[in-house]
Amino acid sequence: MAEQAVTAQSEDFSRWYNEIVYRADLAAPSPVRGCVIIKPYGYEIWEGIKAGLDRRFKATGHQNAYFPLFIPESYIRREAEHVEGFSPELAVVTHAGGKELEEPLVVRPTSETVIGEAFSDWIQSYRDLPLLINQWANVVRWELRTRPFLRTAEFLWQEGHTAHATHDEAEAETRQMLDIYAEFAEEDAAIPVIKGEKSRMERFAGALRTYTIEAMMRDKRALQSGTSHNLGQNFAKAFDIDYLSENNAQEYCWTTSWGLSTRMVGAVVMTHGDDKGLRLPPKLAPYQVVIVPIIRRDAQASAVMETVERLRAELAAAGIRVHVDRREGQSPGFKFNDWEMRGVPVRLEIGPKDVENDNAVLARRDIPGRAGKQFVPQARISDTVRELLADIQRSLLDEARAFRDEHIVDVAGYAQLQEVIEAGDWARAAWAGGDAHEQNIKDETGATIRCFPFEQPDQVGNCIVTGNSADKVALFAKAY
RNA sequence: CGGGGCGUGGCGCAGUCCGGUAGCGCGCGCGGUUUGGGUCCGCGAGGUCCUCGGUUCAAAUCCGGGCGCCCCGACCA
Repeated sequence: MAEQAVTAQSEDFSRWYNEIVYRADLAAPSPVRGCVIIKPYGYEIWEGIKAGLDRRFKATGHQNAYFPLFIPESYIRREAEHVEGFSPELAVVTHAGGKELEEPLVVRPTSETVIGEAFSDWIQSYRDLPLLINQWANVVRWELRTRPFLRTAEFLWQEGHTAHATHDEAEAETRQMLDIYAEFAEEDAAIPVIKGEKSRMERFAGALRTYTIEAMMRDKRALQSGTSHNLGQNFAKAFDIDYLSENNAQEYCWTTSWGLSTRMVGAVVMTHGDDKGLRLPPKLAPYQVVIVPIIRRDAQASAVMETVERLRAELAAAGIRVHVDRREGQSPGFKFNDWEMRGVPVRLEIGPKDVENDNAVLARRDIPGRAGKQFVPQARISDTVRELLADIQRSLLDEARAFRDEHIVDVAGYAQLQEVIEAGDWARAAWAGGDAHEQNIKDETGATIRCFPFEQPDQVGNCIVTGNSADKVALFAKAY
């Protein structure tokens, strides 16, 4: 048996990641540095993410719209912190139509500015509020070091932009959207996340407060998987987003923005994947079930295929995404390994013996080897599969949560934090330090404050660097 | 931007030191064989050897210029 599997995760995680992204057909290299081609199998995962989020956005009163890819350069400059945060990574169009443009156009790194400009026109009175808009779009940030899905020069995402009459309403919106991200991550992607607030240093350029969901990958590094910003009145003031209140007074709006990107595809890969490849959560898997026919040329091939087709139709009718692997050149063993690498949650084998006995072999991807294999009756196959899929969805989340919780350590002092970070774990520590302290920790350990979790202990204790009494704990980790 | 490396069929590489027929594995096509955990055999298609110039009877190979990419250090969904 020629073992031509991917590099083991345990051996070299980042190599494993790169290999699996290409081998599982999620993406392909692109001619442009820092960009990737998202292939159909990877794109379908993204479509699953889109569907899960879009449904939740609509359910909370948001509408989709689309704003231009190009932003006049002057817009970007209007919000002081925003320019500073984004200028190093902007791609700028200076020529078009064979001529130099009068004003260069920035390829959007995010759309607060153009959308803010539009909002200032759309909003006249308090009756126009709240304004709840989302767009699905591509954005460009000229990053130096890129990795497929995790950080690419161009990526796909959704960015929500809303305007409200009061700070509290904007804050409620910001938190609501973070909750939606967390719910989506756990329920659909089976990724447990920690909700919290970003430190001043990690805050979005131009925001009052930034909230985040942080997830732990299988190499124990943190991945910021979605963010929600309360922009205060910063953009409202820069773009004149104001309204006439009930008292006939001109007031600035309070705005928010929130985004989740194709990085989530990377999160799915790195949260659930194992040495054999991907393990996709059933709710996002392009194929939830793959049927592998076991056919002997000389024997009852047609009987096997008849059974396969009957079961396929039954599963499809039950709303299960099912695919029959009809490839003729490959042996069943090859197909088993191939689909395992590609993370299909359930494999259904049908061979001559199964036709004879009216049963089928079901193998679940999350439990490798014989332990995950069972003989089941063909009768009521869709119920059996549906239950199995639900169980896989649940156990992937449970497994990921147990793994994460095992690797978060409460630390009492800086020395212990260093040890914990050195070991690759996350450290939870009382914090009352400033930017300089935070920067220092980053320089010395490589870890950053991922967030101040919403969930705080009853007793916080003294800050691990200043020794002063602290009112909150922070979560430290090395991050992507 | 600083340090290291690499450009040779679709992918991964050898060949370069020592100039002389462009090769291997995977993949791809065809035929057969096999199929319940990565079958095997045969035949075949596919390459301006990154680029421009120089040396030479002769350059993937030697010399010079350019371009591109990858890896490691400061920013980021």
